[in-house]
Amino acid sequence: MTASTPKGERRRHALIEAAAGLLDEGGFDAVGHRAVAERAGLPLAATTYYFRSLDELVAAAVEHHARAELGRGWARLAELAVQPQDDESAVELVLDALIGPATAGAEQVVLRYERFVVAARRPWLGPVMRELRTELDALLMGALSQAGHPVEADELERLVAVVDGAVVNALIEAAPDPRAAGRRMLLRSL
Amino acid sequence: MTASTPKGERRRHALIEAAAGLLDEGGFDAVGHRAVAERAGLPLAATTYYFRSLDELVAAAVEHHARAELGRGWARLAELAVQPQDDESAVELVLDALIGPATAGAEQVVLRYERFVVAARRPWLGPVMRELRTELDALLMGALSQAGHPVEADELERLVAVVDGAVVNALIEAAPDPRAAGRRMLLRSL
DNA sequence: CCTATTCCGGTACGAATGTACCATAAAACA
DNA sequence: TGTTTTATGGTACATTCGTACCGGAATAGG
Repeated sequence: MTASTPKGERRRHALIEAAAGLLDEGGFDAVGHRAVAERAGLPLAATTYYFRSLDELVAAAVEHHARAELGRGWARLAELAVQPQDDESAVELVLDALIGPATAGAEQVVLRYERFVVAARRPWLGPVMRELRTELDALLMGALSQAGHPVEADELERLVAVVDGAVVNALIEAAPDPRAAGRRMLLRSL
Repeated sequence: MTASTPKGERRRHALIEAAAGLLDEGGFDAVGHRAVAERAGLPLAATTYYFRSLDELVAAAVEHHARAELGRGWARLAELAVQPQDDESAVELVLDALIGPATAGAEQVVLRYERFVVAARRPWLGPVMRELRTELDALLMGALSQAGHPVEADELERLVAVVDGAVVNALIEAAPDPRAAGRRMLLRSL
């Protein structure tokens, strides 16, 4: 199950990365034993050797995927050390953190909300999801502070809700532009 | 494909109702040919006879399920002809319309958001989803008017976003109470 | 009443899935 | 070096799935 040797740990990690990639590109349904193994360049049996079940692999992939995105969020924040202190910039930073940068694919936006839905039905994803939300909140507070618009926890919760609601509702548009929807609603709520 | 005889129409409708029930109880993944047929008390082949594909059946089920819920919403509104004119009542009416009455199961709440996610990946669900949203908006405006708190379209959009965001974020709680989350955020935003 | 079209339903096929098995290879330890 | 875990990977199994097939029943049109 959990690898002990360095090589084993490398293989295990390769599987998680492959699964995270599939998750990012095709959602939860795209993560299967065979697809993960092929993407990682490993035999099928490796997936069952390092993970008790597919659920365990998926959980690891969710965590890895989210943490990687969090890392990129902090990195972007560090790059923009000198940040314009207006609301428009704050809005963009919040959108970047919540649904990814404007350059990211549409799948990533969908995935954020698929995670909530899936976690609601598979309780064992709850702990990792709550932990990730805590870290995301920290990133958001950092971003807002850096843009000269610091907020309390309550206010942050409200802003997150506004963006998530606007974005999720925008997903069914004929020509979806969830980022624009989130931006518009956020600017109205600041 | 589409039934012509009265009996055929009845069977076709039975399939849609069965599919809608499965959708309500287990989400999109629960809707399969065999499950629908068994629930409707019809042979497996009936599902492929009346529907070109499973996607077509699912789309019909989504529409039926949502319209039934809309109907119940209007009915509840009609029953409460004399409605207390305070904000608390308005909030409860909005919650009833958006995520179903307090007595409804948790699955129905999850389903509302799963529909957005699924529609984002399956474009042919877009038209019906947008149509249903228009009707839901009408119900919401009616409810708010009846509670003595009429709103413009823009304001309604904001309120819907606030509730949806709060609810979807509440889905990952250890002891989820999405209705309470929506209520709290909505009261703060009125 | 006869024929032609529609309806019906049991069955089967091919693909994909998660997971178990097991013989071999490598490595850890004695 | 010998032995005992651990790692590896090819293969197979049991299910489940969407959908196609096709003989027979029902019904409609003449």
